Amino acid sequence: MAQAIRLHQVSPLKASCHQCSLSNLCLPLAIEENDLDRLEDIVQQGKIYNRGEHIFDQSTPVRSCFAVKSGSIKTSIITEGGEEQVTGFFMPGELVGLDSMSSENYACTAKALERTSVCEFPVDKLEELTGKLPELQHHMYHLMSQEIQNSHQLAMLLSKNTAEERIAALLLSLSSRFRRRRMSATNFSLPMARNDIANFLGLAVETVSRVFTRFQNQGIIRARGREVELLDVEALQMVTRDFARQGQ
Amino acid sequence: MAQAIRLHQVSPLKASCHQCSLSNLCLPLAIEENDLDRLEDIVQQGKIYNRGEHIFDQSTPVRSCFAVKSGSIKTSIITEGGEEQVTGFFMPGELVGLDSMSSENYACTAKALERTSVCEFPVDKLEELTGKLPELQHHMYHLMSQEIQNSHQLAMLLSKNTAEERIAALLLSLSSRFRRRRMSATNFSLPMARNDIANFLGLAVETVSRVFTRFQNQGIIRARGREVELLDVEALQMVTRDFARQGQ
DNA sequence: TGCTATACTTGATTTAAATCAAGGTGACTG
DNA sequence: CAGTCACCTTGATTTAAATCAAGTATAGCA
Repeated sequence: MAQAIRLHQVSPLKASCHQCSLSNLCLPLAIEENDLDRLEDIVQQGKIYNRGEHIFDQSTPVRSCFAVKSGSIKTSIITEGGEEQVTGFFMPGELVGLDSMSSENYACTAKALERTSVCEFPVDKLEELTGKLPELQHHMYHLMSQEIQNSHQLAMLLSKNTAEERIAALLLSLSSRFRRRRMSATNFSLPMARNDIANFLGLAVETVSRVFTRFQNQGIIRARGREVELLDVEALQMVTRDFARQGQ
Repeated sequence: MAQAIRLHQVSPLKASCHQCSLSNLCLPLAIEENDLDRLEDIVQQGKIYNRGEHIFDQSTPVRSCFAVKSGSIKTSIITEGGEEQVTGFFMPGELVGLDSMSSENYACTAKALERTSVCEFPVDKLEELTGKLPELQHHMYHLMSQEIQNSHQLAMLLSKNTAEERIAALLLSLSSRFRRRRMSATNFSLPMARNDIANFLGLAVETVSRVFTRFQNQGIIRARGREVELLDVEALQMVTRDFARQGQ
């Protein structure tokens, strides 16, 4: 439904992983300088999606996985009943579609949260290449296992933690991902709506809103709309850890 | 703490994937008959663990992943505070440890729920082999992506579904996994305690117990301790609504 | 520029499941 | 074979977050 004006080159340009500023976060980080050409050979670079456009759709044939170059993406699964579950947010340098690797159809839908550019890796070519470059294969396994761990972490959050703990954890996760990219870890703009946060964390929007105000009143964060400033990171970490202690 | 009497051969026997009754569920299913020897070369077969013994421990160096041969395994992550989150149950033919593939340390602890025998695949050897056998590599990617999907399904269950829906979904998942093994899909013995079910599904034990009795009173199941009989599978599917398919 | 839709916030009430509390069942053990 | 322990069930009460119900801001657009 949001497949309208998709901007991209008619013949996609060969990517230039060599010059990419994300080469220390993305797939190139696993590859020797002189093997990088082989990755460039299979990448299609620079497709740009507008806010709300779909990068791929659940239940359509898998062709590629995608690295975020700029912007951000949310993935979600839709049930038969039309209910949505947000399964992840992806920022520059991160790989989207690992849950569909080597599957027939995409397991989720990926949607641009803002104007977003991606690099596309055709799965068949990627598999072929990882068969030849053991370090790349190793890295793929690593990324996929990380993805499983992330998802287990989310399950843990959902089943054991309070609304405040979940939101604190999300803010800290975003913070550290901004830091990885050498951006401010305390002062950033949320790429997603409250609604998406709520859905992702298994909460009602109202609850998310309330927790944001509560954190603000406690002087832990400052938030106006999507602009967020973490005023007291330690306090946020305390919020997420307080829970861990209840166990004993 | 449960590392006591571990029974295994001093020099592990070479596995016989050729003769294994699970070869159509386990890794061999992705391999040509004449390449099967190469898998057998790297497998260490037949370690047996007693109920409660650990197959591997969270935060210890990753050596191998494991296929369940008989019995069953639960995996869980433990927080700093000692709180446990059960992340999965594994039955014969299923692969344990994918969340730790190509990581430094195990991301979870794997524990035998009953007397359980496993086949061990050293990760380095497995990586080497998948580099040579494209179908095996493909299958590994597939299994890992399935694992991500399963975990997303779990997250969905935890964040959107009621206690009844979660338990119905688990029962149906177990049912279909028994069927895959050509065992009764309606009459089986739960390998795990109510406590583990509760933990896995993000519920209190009391709630699990209550739902079991409720289902029983409604004539949907019959349960005596761990013995379960599904009397009305359709009703169970109705309970789960959109959430029908879990496991594989 | 105002209009509409979407996003966000706040308050009151309800509810599903947790927690608290107690007892039952069965299995292994000294 | 009684005793202990781990596991399971049932009932009463509490609670965190959902839902219901208005609002207010904000952005996009004609």
